[in-house]
Amino acid sequence: MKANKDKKSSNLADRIYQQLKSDIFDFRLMPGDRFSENEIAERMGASRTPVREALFRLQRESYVDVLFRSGWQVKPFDFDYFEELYDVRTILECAAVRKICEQENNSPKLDDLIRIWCVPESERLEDGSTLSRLDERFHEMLVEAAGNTEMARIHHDLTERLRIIRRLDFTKPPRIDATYQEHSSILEAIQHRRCEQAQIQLRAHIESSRNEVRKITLHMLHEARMHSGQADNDD
Amino acid sequence: MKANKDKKSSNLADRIYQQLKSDIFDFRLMPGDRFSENEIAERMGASRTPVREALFRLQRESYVDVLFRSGWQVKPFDFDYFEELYDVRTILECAAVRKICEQENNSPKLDDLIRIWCVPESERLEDGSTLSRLDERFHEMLVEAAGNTEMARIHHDLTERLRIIRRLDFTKPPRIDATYQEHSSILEAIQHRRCEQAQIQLRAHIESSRNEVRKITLHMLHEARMHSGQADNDD
DNA sequence: GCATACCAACTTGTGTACAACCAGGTGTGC
DNA sequence: GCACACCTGGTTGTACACAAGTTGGTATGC
Repeated sequence: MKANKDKKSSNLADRIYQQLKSDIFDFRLMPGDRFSENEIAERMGASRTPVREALFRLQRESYVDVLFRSGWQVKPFDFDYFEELYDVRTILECAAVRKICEQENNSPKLDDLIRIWCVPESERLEDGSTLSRLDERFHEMLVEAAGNTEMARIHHDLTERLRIIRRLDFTKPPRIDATYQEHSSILEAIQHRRCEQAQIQLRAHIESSRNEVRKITLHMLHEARMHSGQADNDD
Repeated sequence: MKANKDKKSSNLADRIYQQLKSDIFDFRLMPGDRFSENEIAERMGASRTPVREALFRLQRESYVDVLFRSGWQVKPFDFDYFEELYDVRTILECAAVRKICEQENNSPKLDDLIRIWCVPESERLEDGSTLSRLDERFHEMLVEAAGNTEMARIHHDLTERLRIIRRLDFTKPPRIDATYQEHSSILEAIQHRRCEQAQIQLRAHIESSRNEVRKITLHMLHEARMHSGQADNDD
């Protein structure tokens, strides 16, 4: 059904990869679901070759598992796994803060961040999904400002993997306000090179977001399970 | 022993992947070299399909690049890249040390490490390549002992990527002795939960290894370039 | 001699056919 | 009724054929 519409990304495998990933994100493919390469190929209107390429990428990013000659499976939800990712994220971001605080002059990235987040309340954005995206960028840019591109890349990977649960944050206005406050407060601490304070605030910020998400994820997953149990047909 | 290279029972793509990687490691494929999928397939006695799978993996691990419809290329040596990896490694390992120091009881992994490294001089190993492997394991196990499997996985990836230059360490006896001394000293600090001291020592240990490798890599690369042929003085 | 247009060979991207193998159902012996 | 062997359909792994596009060389015009 989703025949080729855009040719700008001449890579079919890429498109399938994106499509599968968003299927997983939106619980159209539920954790634990099993499927075959042919199934996907048919649904995507492509052959197995690009499908396999996409699946291998997803496998390496631990979204799916391959069972030897016995189909593929969406990795079951593992909360410990996400907890661990959050942990690593915190470690990297705190390290980034330390690096930034060692720099004498602000990097352009840091100035950008300040321009975005240290604004009067009237200029704050309110849309949840925009904020979600912006929050991701805050943390990514923080790491980028530290100047280590490999660290930034690893952190970016973590961000990708966490997005599936993290975007559930910012569904309530209080979290949005809190985010603006916490981000600007962290940036201010960094600007004054209060390294320890910035780290503590950052850690607390990530922690509160994590707690929020923990609750919502459980709820969402439950909902999705109920839905799929009632009506099993795709669309 | 999983060292069986002849187990064709499993993946052909895996074997090709390993082979290509070791070709790159041993400079049989030089940084900057260009090649095609057919070339590799022919040399490996396989078809393009598993070769492509292997190449995509190597691409994601940034060993090679694909040029659109114009062949593949071994990524040129980028020293900044390795410096950055070393940096991230240090960050993760220090974080691991902090985590371990927060634990009340030694994890089994930590005890294993102590058994291996805190030994009298007479029991120390001397073989360079064995030591190299053992040193890798020291740092990996240190991170594993922290208890975060995702952090350990990321660190393991870093170790893989750094191996190409890191195994050049331990070519001289003084570095071997120093490694034993430094490792045991770090472990002792951890055992007494001297967190800061352990981190400082660990940082210094990685730094000295890094410096050693920096020199040797330049030398090796130069050698390999000379060997590979005089034909490259036209560009 | 130089620039340019064209062509042929080669490269990756994708589709398809076949091989090896696993799982689950079915029939048979008991 | 139960256990076990066999078989059939389905799955991934691999090879190969074709399509689309790039590159470098060559011939031609000037």
